Amino acid sequence: MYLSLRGEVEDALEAALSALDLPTEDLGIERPPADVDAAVASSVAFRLAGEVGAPPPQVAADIAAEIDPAGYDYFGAVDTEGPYLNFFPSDRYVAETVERAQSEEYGRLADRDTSVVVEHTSANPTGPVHVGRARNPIVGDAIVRVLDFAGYDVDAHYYVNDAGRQIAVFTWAYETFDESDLPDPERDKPDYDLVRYYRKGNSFLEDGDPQRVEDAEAEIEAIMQGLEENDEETYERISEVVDTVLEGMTGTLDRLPAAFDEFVKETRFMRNGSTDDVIERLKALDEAVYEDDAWQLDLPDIDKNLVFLRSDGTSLYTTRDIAHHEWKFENYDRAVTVIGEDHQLTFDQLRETLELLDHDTDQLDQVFYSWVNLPGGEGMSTREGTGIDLDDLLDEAIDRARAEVEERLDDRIRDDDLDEDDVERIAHQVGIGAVRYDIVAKQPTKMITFEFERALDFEAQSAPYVQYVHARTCGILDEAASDGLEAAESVDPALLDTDAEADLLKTIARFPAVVEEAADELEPHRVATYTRTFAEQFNTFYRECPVLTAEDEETRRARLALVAAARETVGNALHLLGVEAPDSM
RNA sequence: GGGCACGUAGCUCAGUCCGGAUAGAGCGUCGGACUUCUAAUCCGACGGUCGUGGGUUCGAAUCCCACCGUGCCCGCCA
Repeated sequence: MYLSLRGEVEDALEAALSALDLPTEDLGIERPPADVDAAVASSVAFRLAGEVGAPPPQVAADIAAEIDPAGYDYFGAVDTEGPYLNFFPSDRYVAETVERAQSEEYGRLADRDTSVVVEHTSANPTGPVHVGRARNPIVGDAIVRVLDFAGYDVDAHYYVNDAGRQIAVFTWAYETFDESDLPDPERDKPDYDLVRYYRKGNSFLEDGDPQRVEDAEAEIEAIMQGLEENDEETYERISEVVDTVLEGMTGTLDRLPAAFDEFVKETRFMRNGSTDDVIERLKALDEAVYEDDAWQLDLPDIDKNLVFLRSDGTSLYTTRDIAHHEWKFENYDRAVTVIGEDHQLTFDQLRETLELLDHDTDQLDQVFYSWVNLPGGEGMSTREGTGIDLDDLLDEAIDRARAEVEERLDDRIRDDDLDEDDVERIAHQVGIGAVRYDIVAKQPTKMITFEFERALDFEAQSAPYVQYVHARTCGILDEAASDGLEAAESVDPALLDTDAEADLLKTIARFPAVVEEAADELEPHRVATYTRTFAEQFNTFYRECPVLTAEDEETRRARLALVAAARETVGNALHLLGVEAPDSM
């Protein structure tokens, strides 16, 4: 709706400028400030003032006089305020917004007939997911949801690094050490169980008996070679470790939830010969050099050479990732990767190499996020066992949310008799929602220092703040239903003409445009920003416009329709963020 | 040293891509509002050299240049 309105305004403005013989390449279309009623504005008069030889307000007035709102569906009127042109929607725009927004699918954009693979998380299967890694599944899952809602055909992939040296180390450690030498696992979960071997192995390699370390290195090397030669027995050995740890990790990710359509293993591209094929093609490139017994690529725009074949004849992570990406390009129209900023250089190398192999890398996008640190600047490491496990954070979040619900139980006005299941449901929705929202609401490139208190603040600008709005809409609609009051099917805009109603309506109408922008820019945090504005608008409406006790039935039914529209809008917006929308709380 | 990212109120962040209306929120502090469709709410006050300095422009938090600070990377690891 908003998108249609904006399109109509652009057409009308362009027509007016043409009629006045003025240039139309920059229409200066913008969103007016919150205290201006207009839905769309233009600052084009500034730009044309010099050309016309008149002050901007005069130019604006002349342009406005030339615009004819007749013949447009959603654009209803134009006005000026100083140098600015302000465009107002038609009654039909208002009526259709309320009508359409009551649909469960409100905000979903038309099918684009374009397939996208979103690769996210892809954490090495070496141990429990910690908070430092949590940004990836939370942002990644939101991107998947946003792209899907924006009309793309989306698959979510977790790329499993099951061929690297760390897996060889892990496999050796798992087969070497005895459980009796290990500390008790922190949780009864396979990832917590096995990570003990990994940590033990790494510390042994660091400061164990030199002779035994040398033997271990030989064993690790043998595992690497076995993988490179596609030795079936070696593959089974590492798979036991990888699959077991991964099962534990996905158990944690499911709690968010972050769902994947496919777990794509790195070894797949070794076993099917595509990595060898990539190596042969890379060797044939003009940029290929053989230095220090290893094959490398001297990339034109990157200082650092990319080694793609070790001197011992084994491939590297990036080599396999090239084969992986060629596979993505064969199967999807676009590929998006959510990846830590520490992989920036590698990703640039990957992109350039794919270009050298004649791929169109415009179809490849990446979203970088910066690391989450602990207060004091300490990083989180699976190998060293530092950091906060995501399971612990989620448990803590749910516990705090439960305590909060129980505390509020006593002074509840609403007598809807929350039972124990409700308390548990709300604790989960609010607790996990707060964690997700805290992370997804921020631009991924910003650094985050993780603090429990801040992440689990249930006050304003948090998930519960927005969730509460959804619960309120549900409360009103339930109440209305039990009173036998139904939302109006079509709404006379004159019934919704207070500032609070108009602002809420304007915000509801904008939702599809927010979805589009978030999808285009791969920035789900825009949806979070939107939900905050939305919640503020709704709360103002809630305070100023009684629905069930409105003066006449017509107004009651019109406002009820607005509430129904608000519920779908905020419900869908929360869904895009992967935050649950409680019916009561 | 080089590359990338970040720097907006005491704190946490929107706004930056695509320059325009007095730079917006929340937390904290202070003061108010529950006989009302849910107070996880709302209203008000206080609080800002938009890192610094130049430049472009009618107009710069936004674009360009330099510098400062912080993080990440610069491995035949992933």
